[in-house]
Amino acid sequence: MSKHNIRLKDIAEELGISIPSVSRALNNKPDIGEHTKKKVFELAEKLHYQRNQFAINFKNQESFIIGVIIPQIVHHFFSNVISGIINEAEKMGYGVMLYQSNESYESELKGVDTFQKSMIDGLIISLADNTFNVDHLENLQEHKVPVVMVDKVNSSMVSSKIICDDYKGAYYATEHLISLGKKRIAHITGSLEPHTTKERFKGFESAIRDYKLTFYPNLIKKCNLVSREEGYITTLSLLAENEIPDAIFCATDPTAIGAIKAIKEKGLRIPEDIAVIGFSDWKMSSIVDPPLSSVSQPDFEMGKKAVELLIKEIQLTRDNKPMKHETHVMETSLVLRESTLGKN
Amino acid sequence: MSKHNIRLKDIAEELGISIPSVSRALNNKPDIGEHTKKKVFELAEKLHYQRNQFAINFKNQESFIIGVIIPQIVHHFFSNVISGIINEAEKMGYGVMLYQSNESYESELKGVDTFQKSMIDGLIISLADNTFNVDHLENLQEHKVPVVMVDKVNSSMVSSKIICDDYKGAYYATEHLISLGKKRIAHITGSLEPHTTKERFKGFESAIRDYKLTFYPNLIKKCNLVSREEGYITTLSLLAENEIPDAIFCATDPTAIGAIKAIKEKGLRIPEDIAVIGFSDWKMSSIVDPPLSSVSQPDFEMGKKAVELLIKEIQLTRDNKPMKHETHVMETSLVLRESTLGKN
DNA sequence: GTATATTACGTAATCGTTTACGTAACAAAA
DNA sequence: TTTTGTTACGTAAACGATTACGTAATATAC
Repeated sequence: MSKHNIRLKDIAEELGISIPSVSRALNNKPDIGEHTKKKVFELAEKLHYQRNQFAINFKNQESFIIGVIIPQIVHHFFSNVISGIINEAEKMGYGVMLYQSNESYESELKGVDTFQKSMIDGLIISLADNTFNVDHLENLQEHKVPVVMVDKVNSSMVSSKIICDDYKGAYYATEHLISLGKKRIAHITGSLEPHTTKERFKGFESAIRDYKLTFYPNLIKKCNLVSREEGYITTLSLLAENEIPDAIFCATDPTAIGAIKAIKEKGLRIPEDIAVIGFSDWKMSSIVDPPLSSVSQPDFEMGKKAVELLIKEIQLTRDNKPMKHETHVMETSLVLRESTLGKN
Repeated sequence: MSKHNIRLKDIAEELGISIPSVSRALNNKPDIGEHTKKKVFELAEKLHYQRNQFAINFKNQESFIIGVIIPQIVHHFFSNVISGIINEAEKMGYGVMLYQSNESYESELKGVDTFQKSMIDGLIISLADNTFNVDHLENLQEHKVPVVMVDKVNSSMVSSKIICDDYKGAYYATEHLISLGKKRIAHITGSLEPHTTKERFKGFESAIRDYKLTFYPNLIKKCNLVSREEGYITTLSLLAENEIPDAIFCATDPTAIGAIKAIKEKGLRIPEDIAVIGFSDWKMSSIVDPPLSSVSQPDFEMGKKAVELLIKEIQLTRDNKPMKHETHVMETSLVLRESTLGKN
């Protein structure tokens, strides 16, 4: 058992050559003789030499680590985004550090702080619902750590962004309900602050207007957590009105699943009496009864694209070149199931 | 815009003192005068001095980063484990790097490699199904990187382990079915290699034996992926036999959900004709129809405990003290719903 | 044969911080 | 007065690798 890890020095001494020569050999630099190089490689192999990455990171002031902050890990959409991020980062030689904000701004600050200690080369973040101030992120940028925002972005911040076309997704979902002959379409929206639910609301509104349907303000309900429970309660309140809707477009799948529960309890048929469509195509959506139609987001791809943009910015930063920010809008797609189509 | 980040040197020069004095002041070391210390703190504040963690990590040869390798992120159990890991690690001042093996041994190797480059201080791993060789992990240990295994562990490896009592959980689940008066209980098991499904099978067997029920070998079915699809197909085959079971204990929730689908399709009643119980209490289990009874695992707690043990080992390693490995067995609990209890 | 280029090294500096060690200045104890 | 101790610093070395620079030895050109 050797007392310390093998260093270049150990190899150099054993071969009677200088440390830089060993370095040059192992790094396949030009200024080194073939004979020496061979001997170095052999000895390095024999001694199980492993580079000390601490020293290299220190020298280059880079870690090859990407930080990722998302609101929750236990979440179908985000866990898929992370999955995409990790796979792509690995291909590019980067490791991924993860942090969840639990939808709390304070927690997000802590995450940034933790990451700064770990010297991340760049950050991918999906904002907490109550994050309005982005000083912590701009501070990172000033310290030459590029930031890419995914899905829940801040429109005023200058950075690359990956979003998906929530507007169009919502438009198509609503259009689909209209195509089924539905006239009184309700919408359960979210807190409207993360850009996402606001866009979904806008898309809904546009479709209603474009198809010359009546817009019923009392059929628009707002939830804060867009959870299953809220969806359930909100739908019950919708069904208690004088004139109930004949379709509901929910801003998230959990809300829609809550809505289904409420509708079934009231003895109404889905989709004959009320059709239901959600957003994000959670895994569980295919197994509820009836299976839920939804708007599918390219979660995995979004993660992948975020890494691409981030690494591009990391490289620009390293080379001291001017920064270019891009905003990528990814397309959604409709996944139609029985909650709108019925049983054939 | 300053050309470089502020260093101790900058502060030292501006105050006309030596670099070590600045270091001593900022680290609240004893050998430093109060007056000097005050001046240093003031200037550091004014210049927005930030420690260069690369240099510190390099000096101390530690990163305060924990590596985590799990088979899949998009998985209810594992994402909760990760969640527990991240929360606890943050409290202890550690960051978390994540990697998913996608249940592939080769991928696991890559993950370990990536992590070694990032100089993790310790590793928490849940093995891929086809990982039989643990040389890569023992190699880490030899390089003084402690390894803690969670849930899917290798019994021959010498390390701390966090598992949950799959045996007892399965025993209780089976006992519950028996208490409902079920006599012909089927079991859908997994690949039997990760210890987990094997233990579940053993627990099932013991309960059957203890309660003097007949053990029907043809009611034991094996799935490799323990997925919804497999659960569905396997159950169909069970229902095609001469004598069908009156209850099914599935090694995972997805399998159980597939089973429910098959049973419903055959026009049989749950739980009157066939009761169904799963394992792990996935979030989706509460929303299927009928809601699925399951064995709940303390996922979040397991992650938390893993971090505790790991950091203990990291500290022992740092102090060159002898290593102590612990195995923690966490208790499961039954979550009973309509798939076994019926509608009251 | 002299000038120039090329090859294959070694020396020294560097990255930012911490720590072991030495010491001047002063105070307290003998 | 001399000795011993304490305080508050400075100097130098160290962590491991890379890189700018210099140069001796050899090869090539004229």
